Amino acid sequence: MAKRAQVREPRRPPLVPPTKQQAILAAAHRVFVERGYGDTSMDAIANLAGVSKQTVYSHFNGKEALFSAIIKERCAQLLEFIPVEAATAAEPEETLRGLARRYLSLVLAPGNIEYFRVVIAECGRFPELAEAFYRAGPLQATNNLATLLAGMSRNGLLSVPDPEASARLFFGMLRGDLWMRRLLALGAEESNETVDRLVEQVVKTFLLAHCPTRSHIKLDGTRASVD
Amino acid sequence: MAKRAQVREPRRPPLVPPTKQQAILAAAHRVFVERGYGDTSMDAIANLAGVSKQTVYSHFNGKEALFSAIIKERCAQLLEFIPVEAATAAEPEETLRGLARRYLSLVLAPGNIEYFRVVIAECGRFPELAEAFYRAGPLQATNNLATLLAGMSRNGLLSVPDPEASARLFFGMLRGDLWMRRLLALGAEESNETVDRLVEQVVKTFLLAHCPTRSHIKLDGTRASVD
DNA sequence: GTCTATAAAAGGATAGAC
DNA sequence: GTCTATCCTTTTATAGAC
Repeated sequence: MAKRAQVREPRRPPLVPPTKQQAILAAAHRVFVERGYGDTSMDAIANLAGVSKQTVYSHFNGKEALFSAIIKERCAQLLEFIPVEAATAAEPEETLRGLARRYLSLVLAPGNIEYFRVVIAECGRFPELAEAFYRAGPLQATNNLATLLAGMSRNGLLSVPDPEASARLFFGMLRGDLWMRRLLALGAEESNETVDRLVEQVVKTFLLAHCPTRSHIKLDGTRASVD
Repeated sequence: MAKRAQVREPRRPPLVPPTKQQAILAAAHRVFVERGYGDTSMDAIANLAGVSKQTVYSHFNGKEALFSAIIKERCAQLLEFIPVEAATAAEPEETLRGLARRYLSLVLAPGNIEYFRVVIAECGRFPELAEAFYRAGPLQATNNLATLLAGMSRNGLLSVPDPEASARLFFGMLRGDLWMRRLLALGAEESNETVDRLVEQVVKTFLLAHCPTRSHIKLDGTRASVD
């Protein structure tokens, strides 16, 4: 552990001395995601940050620059939190289940839902932010899973002719109706049990479609009958 | 048919005489979905509609009422256009393929993507509109497919223990990554071929998971190994 | 850097004539 | 119902003192 105070602490500032800049960024993040870009005023940000409006302008060039800053900040966070599964050679079922759970808890987290909402809402005004977000979040997750699936396919654990397409299918199934409902702010009251059932259904469906013992059924897009 | 003019038509106004009210609604729809609620001004709507601002206020109580009107209007349209498949007893594969194609063309249509975006953006300010949209669109589609699947399950064509869950899974797979990219306004340049491949992959995956000859594999959420 | 005060513009809503 | 002109609030952004 870190060493304790030697005699006695004279008087400490808050644990993480929040600079004005940090306070502004935090306040901006909250107001932007809660009320949207159009309805957020620089006054509201300054008030919540506990600084004057001019201080906000001395740190950021304007409303657009501030918005851009908070979006890119969260993009960097996403890059760290995207689930990366060790390319384990162990049982695919358990690996996918774990990955599914962590992915769902990530994309359904209220903070990330709000964040997604505002990026969608402003993708017309800030197309480069929408692209940055997609790369840092969904694309990153898809690529990670595709790599994992390709490894499993080489090991003969699964049959995955197109890892990226299969990865997109996996995450698409997981988000599904639940994610859309959250985007619309409709009933976040789903029980953990509901989420668990979804995970099981998705994992089972995915494994059935990529089971190596039934690899004679091609899922590469060409038409083929089921038996 | 309606009876024709008896002698000759004297002089007709445009085929559908656009009333001021219709012009306002059309203009409001366009501006709201293009620029979002917060950045839409009543001036912009009045100008695009070719009327004065006061005329707008004489037809609608204010900005919120106008927004509410155009959202509900589109909800009513959705209710008519949601694909309803005749509860055919024919081959499930072809039925699902057709349904998938029409569902995708509906949810990926640029007008509907814009519409979805603005409903998501304003779900905090207009929660009742988000709910109305969900009922008229996604929920309606899910219920229709669930009914269809339940019928197929009764006929022994498929094994669908939980029709609603399976319907949500089907549409979730279809939307997937493609729909998210469209919501973010990223590259609507996917070829028809890409969409067709997705449809095939989804239909095949869905059928594999609900194949009656493998109904011993339960997909109701309880854990079960694959073979 | 930080604050108070203010400029300059835009937007929602209304008044009153026709 | 429709228009022109106007009110009043909010908002972005800046000036100038400390």
